[in-house]
Amino acid sequence: MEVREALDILKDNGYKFTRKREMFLQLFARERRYLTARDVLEHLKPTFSGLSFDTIYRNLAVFTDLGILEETELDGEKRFRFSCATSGHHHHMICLECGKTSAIQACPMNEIQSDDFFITDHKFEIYGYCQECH
Amino acid sequence: MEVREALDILKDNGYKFTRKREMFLQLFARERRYLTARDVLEHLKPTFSGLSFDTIYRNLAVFTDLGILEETELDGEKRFRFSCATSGHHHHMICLECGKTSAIQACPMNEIQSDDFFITDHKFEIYGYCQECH
DNA sequence: GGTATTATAGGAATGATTACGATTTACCTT
DNA sequence: AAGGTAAATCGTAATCATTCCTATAATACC
Repeated sequence: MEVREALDILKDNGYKFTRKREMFLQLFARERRYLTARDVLEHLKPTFSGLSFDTIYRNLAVFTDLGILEETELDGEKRFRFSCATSGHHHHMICLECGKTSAIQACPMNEIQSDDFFITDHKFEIYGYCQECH
Repeated sequence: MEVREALDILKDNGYKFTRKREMFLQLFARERRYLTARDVLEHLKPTFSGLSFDTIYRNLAVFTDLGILEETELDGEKRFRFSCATSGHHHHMICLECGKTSAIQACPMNEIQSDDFFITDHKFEIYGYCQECH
């Protein structure tokens, strides 16, 4: 995912262009790792002094709905990252220190079948520390 | 895991026996599914009118530390269930309606290897609805 | 440029969880 | 069985992430 592409998706879906949204996307494009709402606030506070959580959460939700961001929940906090170039279904190895990820193509669901459960979703994540944080 | 066994573990680790702890364990033994702290409160409120969240969370943490309960986090809430008879490493299919589970023996980590991440943990869960809730 | 609609700020409300001081209880010793 | 000590509990306040609300501001379309 690129900033330009994300902005086009926003426009195509009738959302307005704002400098905040552009900066949000540039932040995610630059960082390419999982960030919390607080991370976003702290990165953008210098630029937008009055930035509110409402704005951050609302935009994170919009971006996630549009497939621009991927979301996960870890340690009681939602975390977001720019959708991987790796299009298609995949999973992540996640650094617990910095949020950096490594994509995993293999999906364990390929070998799963169930008679007694109607399956709607699944989660497979590997946690640890990346080379820099280890 | 059985209530008797759990109480022995408590005793062996120097924790005191209380009727609340016994009732907590009986509740989990009876339900055999994932419960939230609120679920526990509501189930035990009739018996212990003044039961506080502090007591619930503290005991859930103790039980989890001792391996009596298994813990997961779903939808922004911690959930706990009696440790499966299925001893050894396993994963779960979880009913999003009632918390009932079905154990999965296969672990996707068997086929994973990583050079650039120091792996400490992983999570694999399948979500859906059980026969009764579907 | 004018107008309708969406976005945002700021702060209040919510929901889960944790922290804390005071009181009660379990368990060990005698 | 009584007493002392440490742990457990209650009741409530604090915390943290997230959502909700209302007035104001900015964007996009005509």
